[in-house]
Amino acid sequence: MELGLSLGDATLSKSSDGFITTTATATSVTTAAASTTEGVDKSLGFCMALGMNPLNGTTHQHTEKSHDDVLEEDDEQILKDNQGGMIKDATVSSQRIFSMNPPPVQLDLLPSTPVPRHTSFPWSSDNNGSSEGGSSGRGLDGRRVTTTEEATSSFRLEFMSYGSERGFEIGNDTVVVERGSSRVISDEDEPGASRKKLRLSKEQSAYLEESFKEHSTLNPKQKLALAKQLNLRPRQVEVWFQNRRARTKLKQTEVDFEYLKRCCETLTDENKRLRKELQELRTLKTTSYPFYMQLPATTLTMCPSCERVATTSATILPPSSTNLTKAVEQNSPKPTSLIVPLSHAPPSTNTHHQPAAS
DNA sequence: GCCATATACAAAATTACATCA
DNA sequence: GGTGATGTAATTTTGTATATG
Repeated sequence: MELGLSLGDATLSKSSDGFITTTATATSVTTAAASTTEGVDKSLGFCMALGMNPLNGTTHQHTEKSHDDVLEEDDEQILKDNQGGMIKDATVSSQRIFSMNPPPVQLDLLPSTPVPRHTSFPWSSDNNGSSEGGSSGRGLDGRRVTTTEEATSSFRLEFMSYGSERGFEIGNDTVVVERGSSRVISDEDEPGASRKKLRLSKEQSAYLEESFKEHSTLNPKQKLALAKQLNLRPRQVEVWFQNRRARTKLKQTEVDFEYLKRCCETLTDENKRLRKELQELRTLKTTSYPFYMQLPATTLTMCPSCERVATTSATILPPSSTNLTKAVEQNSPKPTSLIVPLSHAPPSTNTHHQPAAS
């Protein structure tokens, strides 16, 4: 059985039994019970769409490109801003009121622990100029969630600690902020450490998650804004989004695999059932009408003009190669034609009857 | 218009580190 | 405290699209 699988953008919803069904634009996946057999009614196969969550936008949203030099300048500017103005930014952003859009997501890949929901991002409603994917009008929709004082405090504390330290790469001096603390490690402190790994704080991760729900990809402006907002380097934001997309795809692949597995199991069961049914029919035929097996099979046809039944004899095929058998063997639930052995059928090839003279 | 080159970006694969049981 | 499994930040490789000369 061949399976064509396409993981394109799709607007998906879950059916009641948990299967993913397509509702719109997905590049459909045709499995192919239907396509393996010529002449088999294709409507009897099944189609499904296995789509990546579009996440409210297109996969490629790069509306602008910026040169490396520009990025470098922006990075430096962000570093300056981070060092100086992050406390204010963080405080303000954490106190924003965010709204939630119902995400068209078939997979909830968000952390299981509740996090403050933010949907107002630097590129979002408050500065809509670069907003993409229809984020306008998202500000107040009645489902807004006010961040808790605890979250606000934690957020502010996090940024205060970040902001009070120079926790970023400046020239060759790379400094790393450890998770949940304001401790700073620099390359000069540990010359042997080529790659220290930063663990993002919960707040940072939550914010990135929310922004990912807005845009699964970032244009340079959004990246810079997010980096500034979270006191991260733009490169870190970029990497996070890359990894996040990879995780989403991996999870989706797992879901797709399970779905296809179930489909395969269903088809296998159906195949078994049909084979058994065929065997029973053969047995019945052999025991009841053994004589028929000696005669050529005949196809019944109805003459449209005279409405008389005509017969077309055919060489009887071995059981394993009859159309019915073929259909069953190829998982087709419907044979293309049925050859019926008729004992009384004359060996005629006449398919049309002249009207009786009288 | 066609071609070569440079640039930017994303996906995929991989590495390496941090955390946890 | 040592260890393997796991999650994930970061890096490398590769392919594609676009701009430019």
